[in-house]
Amino acid sequence: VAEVTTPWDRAFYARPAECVARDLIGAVLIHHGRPGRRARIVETEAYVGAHDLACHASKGRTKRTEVMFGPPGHAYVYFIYGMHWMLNVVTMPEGEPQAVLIRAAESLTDSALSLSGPGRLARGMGITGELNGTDLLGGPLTVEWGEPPPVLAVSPRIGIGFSGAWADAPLRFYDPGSPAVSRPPRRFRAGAERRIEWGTGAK
DNA sequence: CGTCAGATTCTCT
DNA sequence: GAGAATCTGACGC
Repeated sequence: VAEVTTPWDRAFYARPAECVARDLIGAVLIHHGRPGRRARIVETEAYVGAHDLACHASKGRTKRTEVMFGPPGHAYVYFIYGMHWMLNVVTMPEGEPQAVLIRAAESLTDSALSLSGPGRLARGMGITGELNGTDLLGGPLTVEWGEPPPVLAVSPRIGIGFSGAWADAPLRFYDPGSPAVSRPPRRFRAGAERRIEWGTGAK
């Protein structure tokens, strides 16, 4: 766990997706184009590069994945299942395709708004493909510092089928105290979860 | 509690 | 033409 002194500059994002995903729990997502859309991030997943079979970049550098190969701190927004937009944060320097999927958040402006699950999060925050490629440092979408939870939970990622050994990699991070966290598949509910106590060094 | 299929369109082969 | 980093509602126990 590296010390981060200035979290939300470009250097914060120029790190491995696993680290950024972990540090984004508790951060505040703001959509400046949609007044009042502010939310606390409570669940993320890391997609760690071309060798990660669950990562879109494993399919190569295409028009769709181009943003992931670009500079860190930009939004990678893609459309899936015919109806859902997914919000990701590009990490690692240019040419190194890694990203963090923002899976769930708690609205700070409308408690009745459910942002549980990546599809609902994008819909609730008003995020669409228009934001693909935009800069998170000064663009319409920004992420600000937020108090991290006292305990962080880690589990395998959701919805990636059997991408070989990658299906079980512990790359999903969430605040176990948040009701907005989406329920993982049954095979993950028992035993697959770990918890990180901040400050104890345990991982 | 659980499983299952349908919605609906984009991307890459 | 297949399959997708999802969500919902229906149905079975």
